[in-house]
Amino acid sequence: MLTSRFLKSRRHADLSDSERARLAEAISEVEAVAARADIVRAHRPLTNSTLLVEGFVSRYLDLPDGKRQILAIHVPGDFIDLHGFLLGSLEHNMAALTPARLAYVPHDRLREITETEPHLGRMLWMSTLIDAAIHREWILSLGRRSALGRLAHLFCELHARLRVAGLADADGYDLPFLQSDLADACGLTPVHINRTLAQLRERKLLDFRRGRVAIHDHARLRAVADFDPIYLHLDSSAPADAR
Amino acid sequence: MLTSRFLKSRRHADLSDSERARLAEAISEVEAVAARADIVRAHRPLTNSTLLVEGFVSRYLDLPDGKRQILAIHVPGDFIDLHGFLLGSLEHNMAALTPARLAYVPHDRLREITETEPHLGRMLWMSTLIDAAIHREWILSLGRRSALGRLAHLFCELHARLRVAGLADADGYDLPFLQSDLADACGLTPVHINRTLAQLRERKLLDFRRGRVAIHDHARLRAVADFDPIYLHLDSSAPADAR
DNA sequence: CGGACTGTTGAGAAATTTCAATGTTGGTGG
DNA sequence: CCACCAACATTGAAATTTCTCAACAGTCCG
Repeated sequence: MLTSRFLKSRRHADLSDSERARLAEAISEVEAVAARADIVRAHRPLTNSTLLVEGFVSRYLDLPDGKRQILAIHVPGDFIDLHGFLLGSLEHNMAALTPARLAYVPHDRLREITETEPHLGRMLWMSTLIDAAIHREWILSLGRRSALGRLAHLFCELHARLRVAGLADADGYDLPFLQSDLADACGLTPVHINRTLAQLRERKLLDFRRGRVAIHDHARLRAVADFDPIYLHLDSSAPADAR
Repeated sequence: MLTSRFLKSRRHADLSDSERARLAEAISEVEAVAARADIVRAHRPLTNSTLLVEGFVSRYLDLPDGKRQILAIHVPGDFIDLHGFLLGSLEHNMAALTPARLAYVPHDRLREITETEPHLGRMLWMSTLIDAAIHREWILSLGRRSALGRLAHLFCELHARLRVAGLADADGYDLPFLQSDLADACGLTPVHINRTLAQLRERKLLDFRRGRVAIHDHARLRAVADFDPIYLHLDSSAPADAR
């Protein structure tokens, strides 16, 4: 089912099969988009929200001088623009980082759900709260962690999230990003990301190469990243190395 | 009424008087706390959510090496830990930056509201979505703006938010913070904040002194900050210079 | 095989931090 | 009312991190 990854293995998020089905029924359309395709432009009125079924999607904003900052990275199972449901539009852009498959849920149906299924409605709310918790962890990273810490933290976060989605194993995961994507996520330049990746490699912590993250020393990587996945609100059914 | 500032002048947030009253009735207790007092500690189970009535509150996180990052600053009218309602606890701390007055709403009552008042429930959700939008703007600031831009942006944001709360006029506002608080919010050192404040003063944009922000050139300040308040989702009833 | 991206490396520049000293201010007790 | 103290703010100089610019190497794809 298209919704089977949504809020999977999250603490306090016990979605019943019938609720999952209810959500799946609310999907009006499924679409494949190409890598780098725009999904949502800032400030445009929205009438659908989007569930990410496959691929990676970023939220980003550009500054007048051309600098780009990625605000969030979404993985399969994320309900990526639930924020637009109540806000009516987003104040940032969303684009596919890789080829992706999207499922659309009309806002009307979401409203219906919030009126007739309070628990499911709260779970939708909850998924936006987890997004916010991730935002806060990024604020900490960008504000106070070194380049090495930021990058290591990002790799740890994606590992934990992809593990829950069944898209990573203990050794690593596929991540078909450019170094410049990592730079835009970490608030650094591509050149410096390149040097920092080299450092991770030298220290035998992690190797990022041709779209694949190979984790060599999970424990030390976590230590360098100061990574504690508690903010992802995973529950005890998530793989142990994601927690 | 204690709830009169909640979601005031926000786009798509038409709270009726009776809804405001319903929320006010849900308040179990009002408490005054001293400056620097802890309000919520990370990972402790929560049974109340908190509405900030008066004063400033920060969300923050400390790193093992002692560095602190402020994740968000709350102003009167903000429902500050609604996030804890569904998540059960917060993954960060909250503390008063100044003396503050807090109104507590038990989670039971919030649950009741989401079950019996879908629209009010959505508005609570919405207030957490605006928090998330502010988080994203901070991510952009920390990732891509210079020290001067970050600080200017923070002052602009607080101006707009306090203006809506009726706590700022066109010339400035009271902000009884230390330079080290600004440093923790901007991801910079207190020393550099000090030099950056001097720059804002020299350029005749803004003067921060003894807990008061005096805005000298609103238009140029906004330009330096690259500030566009659209992410705050203010509506047309907000003062024009806040929008 | 030729481009067009993408990744890698080096050297110098810029922004920010660190360390350390010196001013200022506001409050307190005498 | 003054002297003093503690906390906070300011300044300078050197160190560090990250950026910028520029060249060059790899890789993928038609």
